[in-house]
Amino acid sequence: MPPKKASIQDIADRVGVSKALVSFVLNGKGKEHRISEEMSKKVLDVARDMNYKPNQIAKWLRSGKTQTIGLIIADISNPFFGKLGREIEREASKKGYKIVFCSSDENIEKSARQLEMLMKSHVDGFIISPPPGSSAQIEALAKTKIPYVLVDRYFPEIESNYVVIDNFDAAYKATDYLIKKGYRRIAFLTVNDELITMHNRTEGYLGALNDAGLLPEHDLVYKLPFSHDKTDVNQAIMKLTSGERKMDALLFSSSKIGLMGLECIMEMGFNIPGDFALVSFDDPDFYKVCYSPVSAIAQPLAEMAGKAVRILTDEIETGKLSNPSKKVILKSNFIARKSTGS
Amino acid sequence: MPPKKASIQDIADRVGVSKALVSFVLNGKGKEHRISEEMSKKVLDVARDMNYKPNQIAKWLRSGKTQTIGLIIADISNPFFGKLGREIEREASKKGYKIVFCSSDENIEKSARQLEMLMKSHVDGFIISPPPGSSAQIEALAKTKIPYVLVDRYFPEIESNYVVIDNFDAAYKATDYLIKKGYRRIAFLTVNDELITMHNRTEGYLGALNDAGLLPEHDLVYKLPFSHDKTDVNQAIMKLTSGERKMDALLFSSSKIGLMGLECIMEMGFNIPGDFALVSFDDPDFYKVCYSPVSAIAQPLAEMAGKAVRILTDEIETGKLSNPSKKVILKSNFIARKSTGS
DNA sequence: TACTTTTGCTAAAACGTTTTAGCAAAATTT
DNA sequence: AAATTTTGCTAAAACGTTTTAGCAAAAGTA
Repeated sequence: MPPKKASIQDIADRVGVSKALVSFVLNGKGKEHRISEEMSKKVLDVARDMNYKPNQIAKWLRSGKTQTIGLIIADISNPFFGKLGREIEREASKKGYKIVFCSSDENIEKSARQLEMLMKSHVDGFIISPPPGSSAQIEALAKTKIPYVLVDRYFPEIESNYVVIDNFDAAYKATDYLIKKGYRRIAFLTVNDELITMHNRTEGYLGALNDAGLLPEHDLVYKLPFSHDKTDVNQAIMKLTSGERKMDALLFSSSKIGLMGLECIMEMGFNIPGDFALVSFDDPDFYKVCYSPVSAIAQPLAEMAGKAVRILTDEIETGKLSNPSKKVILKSNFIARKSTGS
Repeated sequence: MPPKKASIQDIADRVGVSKALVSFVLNGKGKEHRISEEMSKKVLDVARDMNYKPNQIAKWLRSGKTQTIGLIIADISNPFFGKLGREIEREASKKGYKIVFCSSDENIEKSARQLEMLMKSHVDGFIISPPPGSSAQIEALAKTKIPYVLVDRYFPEIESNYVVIDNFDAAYKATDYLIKKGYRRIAFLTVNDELITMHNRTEGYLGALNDAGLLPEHDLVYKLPFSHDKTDVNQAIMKLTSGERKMDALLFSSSKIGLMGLECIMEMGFNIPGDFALVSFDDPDFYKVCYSPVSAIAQPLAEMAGKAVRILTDEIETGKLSNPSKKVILKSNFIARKSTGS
C-alpha cells in the first residue's frame, strides 16, 4: 500500500541508462564523470518525478558510517546532564549528526551494555560522561579506534579526549568568595573522590582554605558514598550543624546533592543564610526560586557541548584520532545569590 | 589497523560451506533447515573463534527495520519532558529499541526538519509530543503508514494513537481542592488553548468552579501567548494581584509557567500561602524545595512512557497499525504541599 | 590513412546480510 | 528394483548504494 519507494535502479530503467550514471548525476559528480548535460537533466527530472529518496541504510552499508553519535550521559535525572545532552544534540544536528541517547544512571553494568549496544549499532563516535570505575570500558573502547570524547569527567590514567571545567579553580573561587564574605567554618559536602572531577573540587576547596591561612578542619569535609540518597545527606547535615563547632557555610559539590540537601535543610527548619550560607556546584534553573536562592557555580554547557561535538566530528570526518588527545578545560561562572548573604 | 571484522562469508570460507548454511546456524535456524549437529557445532566454534559480530547495517538493509524509535519531545528545557524522555528510553531499551532524541523546542519548522531527518534515517516508528500548529505534519506522517504515538498532546481532528493524562479531571480536582480549602478567587495562569491539553485544563478548572456555584470570573483566567517569557508572566501576576478583587489562589497550567511564576512571586515579595495559595501542573523535583513548597499535579511519567512504547512496538512488530487507534488516558496524582496552606 | 585522445557511457564488484528454490545423495517404501 | 521421501546442503537473488575499470564511438592529430 505505501507506494513502493523508487530506487536508483528504477530511475536507471526508466531513463534507459546504467545505475552508475544515475548515481553519478544524483551525487553531483556528473561533470567529473563526463556525463552530458542533457542526460544529467533527464535523470534529475525523472528522479524528481519519481520522488526519489535515497535509501540511507544502503549508504551506511557502503560507507560504514551512520552519521550517528552515541551519547552516554551519567545521570539524566540530574538537570546538569539533561541540559548538556540537549546542547550536544543541538550542536550535533547542526553538523548533520543524530544522537542516540542513553543514561547510564552512574551504573557500570548499564554503561557497559549501552556501549556494546551502540557499537553494534555502528555509531560513528561516542560522547560519554563515564561512571566511576568504568575506566576499563573506556580503555576497551579506545582499542577499537572508534572516536570518542569524554565530558565532565575523565580518567587521568587514560590518554583521551575530554572536555571539562577547571574544577579546582571553580571550587577555589567559590570557597574564596565565602572566606572574603567572612565565613570561617566552611563545610564541603561531596561524594568520595573516585572521580577526578570530584577530587579536583575537593583540592580546590582545600587550597582556598590553605591560602587564606585557615587550617582545613577535616570534620568539615563530608564525603558521601558515590551512590547516596537523602538519608545519607540528612545525616551529613545533622553532623555539620551540631556540636559547638558548627559550620557557618556549606558548599555542595553537585546539584544532585544540593537538591537533597535543600530538602533536608528545609525540613530541619534552618534559615539560609542566617544559620549558614550556601553555595552549590551546577546551576539548575530552580536555584533561583529556592527556599533561599542558591549561589551557584554555573558550567558553560553550550560551550562544553560545542567543543565535544567539534572534536568528535573532526575525528570522524578526517578518519584520524587526534594525537595528542584534545584536552579542553573551560572556566565556570560564579553566581552570587541570597544564600550567601547576597 | 583495526583487525578487519569477520563476515559470514569469512566463516563460510573457513568452514568450507555456503553463506546460507552459516546464516541458518547463526540465527538458530539450524534444525529448521536440517543442518546436521556436527556442522552446526563447527560453524559456531569458528564463529566464536573469529569473534564474529554480525553487521547490523546489513541486517537493517535486508529487513528495512532499524530497531530505532524517533523521539521528538516538545521542549527539553521543561523537566517534565526530560523525565518523560528518560522513561521512554528506558522502556524502549528493555524491548531492544534505541532512541534517537530530538527536542523541537515547540517550534514547527524545527519539528518538521526533525521529522524529515528521522524518516530519512529509517526509524521504525515515532513518539512525538507535537508543537501546536503542527497537525499537518502529523497528518503527513500518518499517510506514510509509519507507526507513531503522540504523548502529552494530540489533535482531536486526527485519528491517532495517543497517551495523555485526563487533563480535565486533573484541573478539576486541583481547583476543587482549593475550593474545599476555602479559597474563593482562584486564578488560572495558562497559555492559549491552542493545544487540546491546555484546553482541557481550562475546562476542568471552569467546571470545578461552576459545580461549586462559583461564577468563573474571567479576569481570573489569564492566557499567555504560547511562546511566553518571564516578562509576560510578570505582567500576568501583577494584574492578578492588583485591584481590590485580587486572587487568593493561583493554579499554574505547567511547570514552565510555574518556574517563571515563582521567580516573579519571589521578586515581588509575596508570601505563599499567606498572600495566596499555589498549585501547579507537573511536579518537577524542585517543587519540594521551593520558596514555599508547591502543591502539584504529578503525571505518571513511567506509565505514560510504558504505554506509548508498548503501543508503538506492537505496531512495529505486527506490521499493522492499530485500528481503531489506541487512546490512553491516565490519571494524575495530586500532591498537597505547603503552598496550599498544607 | 593510421594513430591517439577525448567523450559518454556501462558492467560488475563491493558492502554483509537473509531467504527462496532446488539439487544430489541417502534412506525408506512399495 | 523402482519409486518415493528424507537429509544435508548450495546457488543465487534481494536489499540499494558507490566506485573502479574499461569499452566503443567520436574527435583530433600526424
